[in-house]
Amino acid sequence: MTAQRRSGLGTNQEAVRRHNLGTLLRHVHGAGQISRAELTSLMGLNRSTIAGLVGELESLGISERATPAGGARQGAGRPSAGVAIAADGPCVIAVDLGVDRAVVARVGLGGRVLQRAQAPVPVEGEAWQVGASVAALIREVVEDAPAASPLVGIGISVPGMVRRSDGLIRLAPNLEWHDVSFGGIVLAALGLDVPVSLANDADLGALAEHTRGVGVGIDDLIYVSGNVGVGAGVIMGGHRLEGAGGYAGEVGHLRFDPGGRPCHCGNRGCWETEVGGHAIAEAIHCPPDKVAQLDEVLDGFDSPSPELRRTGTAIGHGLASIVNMFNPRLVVLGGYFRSLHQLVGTDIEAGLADRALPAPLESVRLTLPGLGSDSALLGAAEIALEPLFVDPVAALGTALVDVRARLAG
Amino acid sequence: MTAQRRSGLGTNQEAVRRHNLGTLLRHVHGAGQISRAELTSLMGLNRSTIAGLVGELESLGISERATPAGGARQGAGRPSAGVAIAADGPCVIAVDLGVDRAVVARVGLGGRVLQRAQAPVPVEGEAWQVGASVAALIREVVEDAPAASPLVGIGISVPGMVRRSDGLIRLAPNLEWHDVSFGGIVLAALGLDVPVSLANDADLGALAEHTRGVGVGIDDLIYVSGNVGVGAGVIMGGHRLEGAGGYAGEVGHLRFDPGGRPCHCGNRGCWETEVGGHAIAEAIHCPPDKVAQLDEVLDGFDSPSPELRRTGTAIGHGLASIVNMFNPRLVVLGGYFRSLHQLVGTDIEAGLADRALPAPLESVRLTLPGLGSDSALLGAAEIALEPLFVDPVAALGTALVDVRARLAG
DNA sequence: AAGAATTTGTTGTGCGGGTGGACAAGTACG
DNA sequence: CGTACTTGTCCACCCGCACAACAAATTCTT
Repeated sequence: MTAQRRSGLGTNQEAVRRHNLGTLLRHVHGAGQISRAELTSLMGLNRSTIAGLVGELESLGISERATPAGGARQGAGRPSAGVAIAADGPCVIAVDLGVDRAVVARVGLGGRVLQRAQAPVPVEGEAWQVGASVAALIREVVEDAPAASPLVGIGISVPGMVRRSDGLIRLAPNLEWHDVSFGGIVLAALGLDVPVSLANDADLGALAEHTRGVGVGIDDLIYVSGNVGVGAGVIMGGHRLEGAGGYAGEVGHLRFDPGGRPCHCGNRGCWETEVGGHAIAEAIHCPPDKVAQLDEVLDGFDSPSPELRRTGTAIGHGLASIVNMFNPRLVVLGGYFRSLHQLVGTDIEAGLADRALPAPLESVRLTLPGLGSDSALLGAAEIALEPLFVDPVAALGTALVDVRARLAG
Repeated sequence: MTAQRRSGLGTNQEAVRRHNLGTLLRHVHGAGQISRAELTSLMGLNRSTIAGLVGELESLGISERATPAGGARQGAGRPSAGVAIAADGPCVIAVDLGVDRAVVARVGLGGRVLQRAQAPVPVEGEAWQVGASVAALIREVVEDAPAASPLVGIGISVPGMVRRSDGLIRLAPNLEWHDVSFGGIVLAALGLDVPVSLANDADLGALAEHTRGVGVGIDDLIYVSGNVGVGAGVIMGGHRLEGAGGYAGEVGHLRFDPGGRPCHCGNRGCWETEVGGHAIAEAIHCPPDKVAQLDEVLDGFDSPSPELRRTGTAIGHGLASIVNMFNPRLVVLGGYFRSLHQLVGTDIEAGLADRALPAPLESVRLTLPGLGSDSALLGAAEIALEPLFVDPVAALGTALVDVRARLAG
């Protein structure tokens, strides 16, 4: 489902062209708009080569020539023509499946959200019910799409463990799903056949923050998502850390206190039992049925209770283990941790500083997501767009044209 | 010091040649000897291209033509000429710096140990003293090297945290070193100037086991090194996990029991306090001054005590956190854990199975190192050889010829 | 305000490197 | 001993990037 890193293969000239075209598109995607001159220096290729690549991208209908950015011009010389994303260029569908609601968006290159819709998801809903309501949202979002704009794929963010080989949802504890092939369900409900990619929400949060959030240019970062469950997405050396099956980053079940409370995983004292949604709800005396809207409740607070401060310290202590293990440059606090950071940020920082080793500690920084609560959604768009950067021509070949008409039938 | 992964750069044809030549050499290195036909199918390039690359490698003096492997021949057809490593081809110096002894070897491509020497290291020795004795071992090991064989570099395995940007030893607790530039010390003692790479011993263990040990072909593995301190080397997606500063994998200071014993890092109940060398020594009533030779003591046991079995369980419990975090396909037990696995392997496995999540657990396997106690040494050779696989021509350009004569002066 | 300086787009040519076909070489099988 | 099969070698070829020269567009200078 995701792009494989090549191993041991040789490079022929066809692969060179593919790689250069994809890399150029990745730069356009990352910057939104970029000049040919910048591309030349970024990619280390000749002006004429860039011109050729840009021309091919235009003839594919992906980009279009833009007037030079009139803004900050520096120095003399002919202004460089910009490469902009075509208005009816390729797009993807991004789905952020939450415990209580689903958000669906049509997203173009550059991470632009073109349309957006959301709906509550039935609590304890069967997978096919959720699939149907997601499909309805997708139809809604595709409504106004230009016919020329090809749909490259669908990306889905899942609050659970996703097998990377085939995108099967192995376990989504808070949806109570086991071994659900949600990609297939959605495709069946749509009556379409396009590439579908699924991944864990924290993994996608990390990816999005790395591509266009606070983590741009930072190659070693961790996105910690504090929701009903606690998970992490890890980017190391600029690449997603997936693990053998795709389950890497399950930090919620780090051993935290062997004498602690029982965890739904069967052990005692997992980190999640101390800092997960239910623990936080308890700390602020919030009724258990409102755990899914915990962030709203938390945002209503203006000063933290001692219990909440203890939770903050526990978050910091857990982060210390994570920082020691991964040595990231950046830790992004997503989910409820976003609200908690406003309240007990100093306790989190103190807990981390107290327990992390000096060397990894000195280079790490804690921040809030740059994309707010859209991290996972935009990450879903990223994995769906990924084939375009690996091989633009091939990805457009498998893309679907005139999706709206196809979905109407 | 290590090869950077390229990011966002374009590929020109010069880079293609570099990459293909390096990749071909990597295959030769991995297999020791390999036929041109195998290279053709492995690299997906044309016969003629492979022939050209092999020819270049031969003219560089790296490889030489070998008669077809007379062994298992299958099917008809002309036997494919082999590509073998040249007798006086490039080599590196590998250094495995331990707490109580240093092992030095001259290693050629294919991981062949050509010469080898070792000596005890003074306890609480100053860095310059250790550097001098390592330099003496290097001179010894280079003694019989053929004059034509160029020295590509020196790789050093360090029992501590090494900053990846410059190879500075930030902290080697059991050598009591802080911020030691050991690479510079050794070079100064030798009076040479060659590329030196340093890395953590567990990281190098992982690398070596991945390249030529039990982890060949397994792209997600962890080498856990139980020595006086406990550390891990992580390979994910076929690449070393380094982290921002190079300190990734410090699993010894995972929070294990908040009510546990104080750790030298300043916290309580780190995993290392339960399963580190000192804890094991205590469990088997071994005098503290023999901790460095703990493996010999352990190998003398034939049945485990209840204390030791509890240690085994604690190892398993800690591994569970690691498995949950990284989702490796393989966990290699190095250092004292190697001996312990013989004694309390079932307890380790049980502890792991008890605490790990089902999904990551089902695909993971525990094993002993395939390279015995040479993992770190061969890993040191690997990082020193690495430049050859990135750009053989450039690496040979900076290599040192006739080292023996230069060291004699 | 006009020319110089600077940077970029465009075009044509050249070169490096992988491809593919033809043929020779070497082995297994009948 | 001849056939089938695979591989090595040589050749012409194609593709893609680099380079140089020129035109275009803007800023800086006088």
